[in-house]
Amino acid sequence: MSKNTPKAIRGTQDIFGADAEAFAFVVETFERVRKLYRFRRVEMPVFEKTEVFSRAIGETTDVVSKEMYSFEDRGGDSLTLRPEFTAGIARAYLTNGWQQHAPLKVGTHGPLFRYERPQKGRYRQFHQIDAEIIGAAEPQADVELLAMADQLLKELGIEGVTLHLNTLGDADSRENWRAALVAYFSAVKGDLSQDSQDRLEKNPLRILDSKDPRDKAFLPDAPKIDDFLTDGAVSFFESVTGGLDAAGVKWQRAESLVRGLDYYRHTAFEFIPDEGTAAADALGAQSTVLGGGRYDGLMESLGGAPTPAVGWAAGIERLAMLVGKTGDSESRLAVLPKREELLPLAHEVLAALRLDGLQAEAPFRFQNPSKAFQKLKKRGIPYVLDIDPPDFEGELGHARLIYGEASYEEITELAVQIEDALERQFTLKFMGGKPHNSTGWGISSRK
RNA sequence: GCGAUCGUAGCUCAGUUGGUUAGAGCGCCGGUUUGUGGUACCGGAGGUCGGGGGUUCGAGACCCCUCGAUCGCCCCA
Repeated sequence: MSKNTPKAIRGTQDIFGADAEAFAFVVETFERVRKLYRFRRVEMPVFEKTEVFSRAIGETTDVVSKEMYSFEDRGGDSLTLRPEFTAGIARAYLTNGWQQHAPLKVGTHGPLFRYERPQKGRYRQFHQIDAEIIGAAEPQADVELLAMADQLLKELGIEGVTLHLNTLGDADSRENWRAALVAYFSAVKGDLSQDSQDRLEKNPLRILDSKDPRDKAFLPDAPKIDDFLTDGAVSFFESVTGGLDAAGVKWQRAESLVRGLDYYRHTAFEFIPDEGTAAADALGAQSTVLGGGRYDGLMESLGGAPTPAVGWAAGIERLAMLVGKTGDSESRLAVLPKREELLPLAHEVLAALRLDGLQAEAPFRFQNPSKAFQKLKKRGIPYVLDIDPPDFEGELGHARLIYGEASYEEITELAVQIEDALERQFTLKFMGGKPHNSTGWGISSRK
């Protein structure tokens, strides 16, 4: 690489080959499941006014205070590359009058940007799939959203990942619990880790899932959310868990699971790989693969009417790491000219095959047939249609199907398809007999 | 933002205690061989050692700075 070639920006990825296939597989599967659950597709801007995020997510959160890509545009407005989907969707809901569609179920996917230290499963430009239900206060909405997430993971073939579920209660429950946690941890502040002493100010709930042994000692006796839930919050959570059981979605209670962003209420959840599994290994420290919850308080922070909503987002890269090798996609069939002068005919044949819906490819220039063939085999392309010189005067050429270990049925089916395709463009000779007996065709003239 | 490890051809790596024109395998290109053929052989292109500075008669190898990667912390998807 030349010294003056610009390098990629830190934390960005150029996804190619098998990784790109896995990425596409995640997106395609999400699109399919999304339609199954009748979530409507939305496309959102990649940047918004900075206040959309600072007001919705919370000024004190790490995301807003130190991870946003914010800049001033030429008009002097402060804009920010979206660090998440929900705030932008909430803004769109309010500015476009989408209230008329409530309850509105939407899904989208695309890039997000966060200025963080890159790590396994963590990038500065990363990609998420996202699903939201806006304008539904019913616990059944939470259930449907989670059932969708659960089905998505199953259809992706991801195993060893469990739904960790918690409730943060309604605004009152959450506030009282938070106050109790602050009081509890303040009493032992000096014995906490430095991180947790900071969290005491900014985000006391987060102390609950600290990994520091100094903090862990105090966790078992910390105030539990269950003791602060109002009757309404309790029955809401019971409806959610009951609905999940009825829907066959496996879950486990995670009392210390909280969300980092301020706008969450009631249901909070994460799908996390079980310890010791291949999935946990693949993800390293970035273990949450899909997370979300109910954010009834968000619309008000953007100046809208109180609007209940639930949603989740999942990291496409993280999911892609779990779906295993999907393999790079290769052609099944290649057309190979045996001599340089047959290259044009090979491309005519190729065009005929494609017009008939067959996936195929041919080299752009002539190459030693033996080496060209080797290359195709190495790439795992199973079928080659050789274009040979004509057997008789006046013919254009001769096409022969070369195959490896394929089954009789497979060869026959492909041979018939090729024959059909060629017959539309060319007059063929030696067509008699069954395909498996005569996998070659004399190409006598164009039609 | 903090810590640890690492950075040599397209890829995976080797380069003795610093010493002549920086190596291998794979890949790539050309040729021969073979001619339902992933074979074998011959030849070739391609690195100045992430970048900058320093120590030295002399540095890919030592020191400093910087950029990047990886893995943790933090945060989160």
